Amino acid sequence: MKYKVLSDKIIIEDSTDFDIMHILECGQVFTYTKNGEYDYDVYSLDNFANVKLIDGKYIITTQNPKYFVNYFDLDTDYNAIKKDISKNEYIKKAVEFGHGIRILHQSLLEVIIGFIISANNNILRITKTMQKIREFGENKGSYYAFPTLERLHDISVQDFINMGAGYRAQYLFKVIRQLDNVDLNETLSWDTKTLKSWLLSLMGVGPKVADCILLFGYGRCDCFPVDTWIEKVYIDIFETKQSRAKMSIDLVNYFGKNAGYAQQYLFFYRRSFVK
DNA sequence: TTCCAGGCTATGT
DNA sequence: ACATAGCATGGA
Repeated sequence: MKYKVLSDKIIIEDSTDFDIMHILECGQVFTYTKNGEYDYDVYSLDNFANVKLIDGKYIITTQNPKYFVNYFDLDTDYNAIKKDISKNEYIKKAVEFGHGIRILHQSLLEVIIGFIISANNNILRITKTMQKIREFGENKGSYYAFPTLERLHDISVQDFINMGAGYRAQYLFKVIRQLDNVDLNETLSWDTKTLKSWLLSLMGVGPKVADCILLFGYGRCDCFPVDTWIEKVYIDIFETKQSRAKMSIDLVNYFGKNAGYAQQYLFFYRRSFVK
């Protein structure tokens, strides 16, 4: 995709494969705030960007443009991916509907924390809880950095409850301490199978959350998280219901190495049916 | 009031 | 290896 990088901004002129509403509201990320129509603040670790659509062009304003070129996955060819996953009419409609989706390159720590909170929860409250956790991080002036692992240790179970984490508060408290035993940078090179079994050993991480961490935190695009919405998609396509484990395997086999991208288009599409 | 939200842990068979 | 109760919380 074509874009320009300046010292304090990125400019995207062709926005057919970039729609900030699609990108942020398709359920992959919980660390943003909406200021208005096509005007969002985005947070990632200690970085911040404002994304605004002006006269058909996206202006991404940030102190660290290089970071957000990678974050927004601007160098990946989504046209090729869309062709690859277009296996039937259903997914074609989903791709058309969410044409501006891109899978973000998020920070692993935020993905792990965010998706533990996501279990049996709704996106609005997940986002609110993540915002409150962020306020424990370093004050960068106009915003807060996400807390480092060290700082996360200062948050009590009661604090997490007060942030609306509910019964997941104790999971967060325990996971933060489990993460002391590994170097997250080292896990980046692990194969997917090894990673998944390690992730499943973390408190509050089951098969679905593990798949989300693999897809959104590690960029393992041959993973297919199955939640309540994807269950509906599976029934729509295959006209039968299976265990979530089998549905995930079937969907990876069906969509192939880019199944994770298909998952995002399908999730965003199916969720739009209601409301 | 009941159901549901990007499910998981614990505890049974 | 699979089935199910219980779980915090707020909006529909």
